[in-house]
Amino acid sequence: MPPRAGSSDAPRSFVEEARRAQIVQCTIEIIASLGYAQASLASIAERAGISKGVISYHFAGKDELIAQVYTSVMTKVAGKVLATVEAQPRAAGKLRAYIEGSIAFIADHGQEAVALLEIWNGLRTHTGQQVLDARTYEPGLEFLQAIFRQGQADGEFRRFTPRAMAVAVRSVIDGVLIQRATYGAAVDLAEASREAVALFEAATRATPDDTVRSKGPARRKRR
Amino acid sequence: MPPRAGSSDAPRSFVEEARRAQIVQCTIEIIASLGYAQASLASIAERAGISKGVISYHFAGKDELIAQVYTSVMTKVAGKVLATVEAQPRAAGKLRAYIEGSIAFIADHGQEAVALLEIWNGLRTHTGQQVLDARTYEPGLEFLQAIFRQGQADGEFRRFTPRAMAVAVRSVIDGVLIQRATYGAAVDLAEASREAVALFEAATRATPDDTVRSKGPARRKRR
Amino acid sequence: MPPRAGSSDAPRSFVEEARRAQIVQCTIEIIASLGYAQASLASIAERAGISKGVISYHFAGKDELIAQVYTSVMTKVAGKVLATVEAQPRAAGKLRAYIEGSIAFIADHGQEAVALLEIWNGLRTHTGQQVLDARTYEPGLEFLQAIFRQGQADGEFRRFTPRAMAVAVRSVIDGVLIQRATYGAAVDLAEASREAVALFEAATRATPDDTVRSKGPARRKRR
Amino acid sequence: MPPRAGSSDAPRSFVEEARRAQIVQCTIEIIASLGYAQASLASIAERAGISKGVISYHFAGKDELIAQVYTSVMTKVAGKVLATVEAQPRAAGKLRAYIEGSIAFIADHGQEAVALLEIWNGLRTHTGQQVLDARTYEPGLEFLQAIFRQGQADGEFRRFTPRAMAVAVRSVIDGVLIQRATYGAAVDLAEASREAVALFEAATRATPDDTVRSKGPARRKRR
DNA sequence: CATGAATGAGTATTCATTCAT
DNA sequence: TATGAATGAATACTCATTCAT
Repeated sequence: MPPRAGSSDAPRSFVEEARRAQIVQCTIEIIASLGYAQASLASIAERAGISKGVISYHFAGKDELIAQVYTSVMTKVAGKVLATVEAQPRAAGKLRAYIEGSIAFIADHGQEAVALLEIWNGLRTHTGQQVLDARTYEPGLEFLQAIFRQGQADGEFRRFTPRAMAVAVRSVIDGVLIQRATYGAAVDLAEASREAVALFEAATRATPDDTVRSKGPARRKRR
Repeated sequence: MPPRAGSSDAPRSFVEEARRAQIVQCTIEIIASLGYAQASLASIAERAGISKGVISYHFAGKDELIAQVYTSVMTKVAGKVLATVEAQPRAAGKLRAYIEGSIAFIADHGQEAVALLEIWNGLRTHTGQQVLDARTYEPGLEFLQAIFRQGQADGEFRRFTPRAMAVAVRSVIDGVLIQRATYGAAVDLAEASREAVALFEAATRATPDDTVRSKGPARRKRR
Repeated sequence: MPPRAGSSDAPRSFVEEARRAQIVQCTIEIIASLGYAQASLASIAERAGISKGVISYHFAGKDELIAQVYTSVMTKVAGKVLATVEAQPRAAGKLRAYIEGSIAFIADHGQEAVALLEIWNGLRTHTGQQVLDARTYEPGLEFLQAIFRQGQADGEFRRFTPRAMAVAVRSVIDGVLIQRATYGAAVDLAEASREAVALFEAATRATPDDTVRSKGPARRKRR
Repeated sequence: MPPRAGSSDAPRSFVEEARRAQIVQCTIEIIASLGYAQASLASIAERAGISKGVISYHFAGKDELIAQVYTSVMTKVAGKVLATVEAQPRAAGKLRAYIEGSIAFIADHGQEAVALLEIWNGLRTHTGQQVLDARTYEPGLEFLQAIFRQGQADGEFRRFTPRAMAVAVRSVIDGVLIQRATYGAAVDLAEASREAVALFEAATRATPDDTVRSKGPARRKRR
């Protein structure tokens, strides 16, 4: 009787897919405006103009709904960011594109971004969480680490631990998002983007020492 | 009769102070292990091996308890960090001391640090919160901004927006904390500390241009 | 989603209306038998054979439930009493109809009457009550005062303060109700009604002095 | 160990009696100002400047405390009223003295009077109440009934059911008290007293018929 | 597919009472 | 005697979930 108990093989009908999308969208709005803790199924249903039962009908439970929201937003942000990053040939360009793209996403899709952060914070220590847990963060970090390893191999970047820098980049972007969530439009995201880019360019740029070590003589660089 | 109805001037007895401290400690442990949302009075009482009523007896309500936890940890972290920061004469030294001190606190008092972060995240969207709200973050940021303004005035730091850099520093430290909370002892905090220090030294260090601009005739800009 | 969040315009379904009526009825019974203070949602739910949540589902809160009980009973008693009162052309007849009607209501709907009194008593000192407060008594008093003013203008009634007499009438009726609530069927309400009517007829009847003052010569009245 | 478990034979010491009196007085004040339902042991102890335990030490429980308050106030009111009533030789005078004395008590000892009313209302349907119940009202009614029987025997009063009239007198006095409790000093108690006296004089006064019936030939009844 | 209704475990808080000191 | 501390049951209310229609 429950139509979608997680792992069904039958494809979803068009209407069903539409309902799910609508519910996911309303969930994003509710989470962004009220916070994760206040996002009850009742408030989501009310905003969607449907009854609570509908949500239970289309999702196995609140956990699946939240996971779906998470996946949905992550897919969207990946679509926005990854392409422009990959378009850059060099690591420094990729890093810049990643930061600018991420903050642009915050600017253009504030609700989705805030919802993502709320979910991640709200679920981090949720005991016995199976659908979503802290490790969900990993793919994003791995993507950044790859950029850093490339840049270090190419001599563009100085010596640093790729993972530590990856964590730092993500943290700074999340910090910008928190500022935006807290203070709203008063936060100048264009400035935040420029500053973050400058910060990490300075932080990653190869020094003469790095150049020497990695390439050979290389005298008189940037004299 | 609840002994502390908000504004009493009578000093607390030794026993009462001990109970309060015990409850605060258990609250920290519960928040650190289960998360802010799951930290119910019932779970705290259970961990403390007391009845729920005891908490209500010693604290005016959950709000006061949480505020007490927050104040308690903040006082502790300030005691650890501020002194060493102020001992540094120059801005660069202060920044290094701030980062090292903060990560050292994470290493030495992981639970307290995680609890602090959880409270802050949990309260961010908690509507109608009076004891504690998002602006509580501000003093910490202001402290960092003062360091950056000093460093820029002295020509130690390059040109950047002090607030943006302050948010970045705090975010990176919080990021290290989240890594620690997620992966436990597997995270090498000593390395994280070194990397963060190096990151922000590189990110803030004055370039020749800055030096020129702030000190000398400023000929031949970025030739 | 609670179906009635205070101000909805949608009409209530038949089933919902029935449930609400059932809960209101059980609340009346509980209040009448145990008293206002003991009328907890738990006891009401138990008597109704439902879970506590059902009450919360159909009513915004205990306040709304109590207000509904109050309104419901007040409407009923007004329907029984007011029509017969208005049917009387003269003030003396109205007063008699009011007293007889009120005590007849006690006889026929003892539980409702007791519940009304309990609510009124229970709410009198209930601080910060918004849905219902002590002034709710006023309309009933005003209604009686109007009768007395009419009777005095027509010379049917002697000189007295209308408000004081109104308070007295209500008090005596409430006193009869309390006797009934305390001693049950042992109280002869028919006798109580006759006695109350006789009491207030004697207490309000115009004396020769009043007649003289209000009309002029008026000799030989009821000689 | 509990010093006064209701039925101890040892006399109370002076200090103990003083403590009890103090607690009783504070209870009266709290009940009068906050209402019976809000009169918790905590609030009473706070007002008395003692700890909750003291109350439990001196009284077997809250029930005994309330009963003590009741008895205490009843004794006081009886002392004020009964003497002046008994001083009157004729029934009409006694009735007048009773009403005037009772309302004077309300005027002079508003708190005690309100507390009495609150207790009586609050306890009326208190399940399994042993220390105090509705029958406590009886002695007061019996006292009034005796006056009415005397007055009827003497031909001062008309024919009516003594009990009904007794209930009416008590109800009207309680009504005045409720007005006072609700509207405070805005209620003119002197006027209320005059009106109540006039009301019951008119309501009880023997008519010619009564006189005839009880004394003379009784011709021409209500022609 | 959708709904309204119902459930039951969960939340913080209050309070009379007990008891060791 | 008196106190502060602790208890445990009770309070109203919330919410994810289930289910018959």
